[in-house]
Amino acid sequence: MSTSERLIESTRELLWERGYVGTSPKAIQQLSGVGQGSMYHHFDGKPDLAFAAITRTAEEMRAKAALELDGPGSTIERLTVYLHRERDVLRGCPVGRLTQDPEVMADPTLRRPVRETFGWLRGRLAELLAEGRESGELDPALDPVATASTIVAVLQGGYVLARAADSTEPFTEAVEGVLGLLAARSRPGTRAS
Amino acid sequence: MSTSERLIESTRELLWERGYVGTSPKAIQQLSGVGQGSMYHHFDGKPDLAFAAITRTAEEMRAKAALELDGPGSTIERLTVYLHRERDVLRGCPVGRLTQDPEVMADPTLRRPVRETFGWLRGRLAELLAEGRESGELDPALDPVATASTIVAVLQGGYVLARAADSTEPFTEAVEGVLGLLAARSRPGTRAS
DNA sequence: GTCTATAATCGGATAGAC
DNA sequence: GTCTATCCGATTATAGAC
Repeated sequence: MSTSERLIESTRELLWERGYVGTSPKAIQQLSGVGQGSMYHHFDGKPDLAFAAITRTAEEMRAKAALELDGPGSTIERLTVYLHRERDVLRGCPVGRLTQDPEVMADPTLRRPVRETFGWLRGRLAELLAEGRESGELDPALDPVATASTIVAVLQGGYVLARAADSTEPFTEAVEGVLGLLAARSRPGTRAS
Repeated sequence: MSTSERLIESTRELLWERGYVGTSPKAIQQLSGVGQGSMYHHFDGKPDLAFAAITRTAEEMRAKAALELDGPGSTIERLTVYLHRERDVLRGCPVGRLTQDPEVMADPTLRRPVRETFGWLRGRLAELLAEGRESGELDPALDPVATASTIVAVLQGGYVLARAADSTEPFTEAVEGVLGLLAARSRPGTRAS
């Protein structure tokens, strides 16, 4: 792996674990094994490096979700695949955690990938739910846009509860809970071709 | 307000806005108008002061929720009152945000109020949902424990989405979405005496 | 490209005078 | 109780040699 790669990957790890405010250039150098001078040769400084790391993390998150939500099966089946994906629950969401970082939120450049990722995700889920409603799989009274935000919120909030409890249990409960509520508004016989 | 009070209140503000890692003793002194020596006279240091602040914030959150969830009305009505309470959405949850702070999570003393608050809240909501099921208001197939975690997660995740979007809209959507899903599993005619 | 030296400021406190 | 002085390490770099 190149020096630049090692720096970005180490920064991603540290941002996930400690956030932007809690991550120092020195820590990045130590984790990556890259020296001071070398780091400042490849990147302008902490914000520049963080931008590279955040962008990559956001793209990865989006790509994974897209794969599952574009996959085969009915709306409920795809949602179930998405919600049941194995996650590093106790570490939380590497993108969602950045919303708690005042310096990330204050910098439009660092903030943009965060905003765009959740904007895209809510939109994509709303589309999927709307399709399910059209096809007759879901109750016509269900609001696709609101429900999409609910689903993303359940995941993001599930991480919070899991970290608070130091247990994956509340995350799992929250996911099963929303799937249970959705199931009651679907006609199981309906399947996407 | 006493010196001690001013220190605690300033710490609460800063913890809410910047988290534990992002809050320095100097910032607390400046916001509270209390001098260095004075601060260290009243509190042992940053962790001690943070403990006082976190404890108070957690108790306040719990007291507010208890009031609404113990209030009058059916299960759905109480949930609606709770979920529709006016909140400082863009600032996020002052307790939930602490789960993202590695130093708070690493210290059992600082962590306990966070863990207990969400533990209590999930339990209280599960009780309320179970009552609604007993009384016939809610579908007998609804899982009170899982649904309770879902509801808390929607709030916590709603904050995340609102901060990401820099708009209260996704929070409102997420709340309306889960209320819509719950409504479909309730018999509106049923009312608590 | 990478290394070491240097530096101004902040973080988180302790000591002792008033 | 409050104030000022002092301290040591961390933060976030820059400069210049190799």
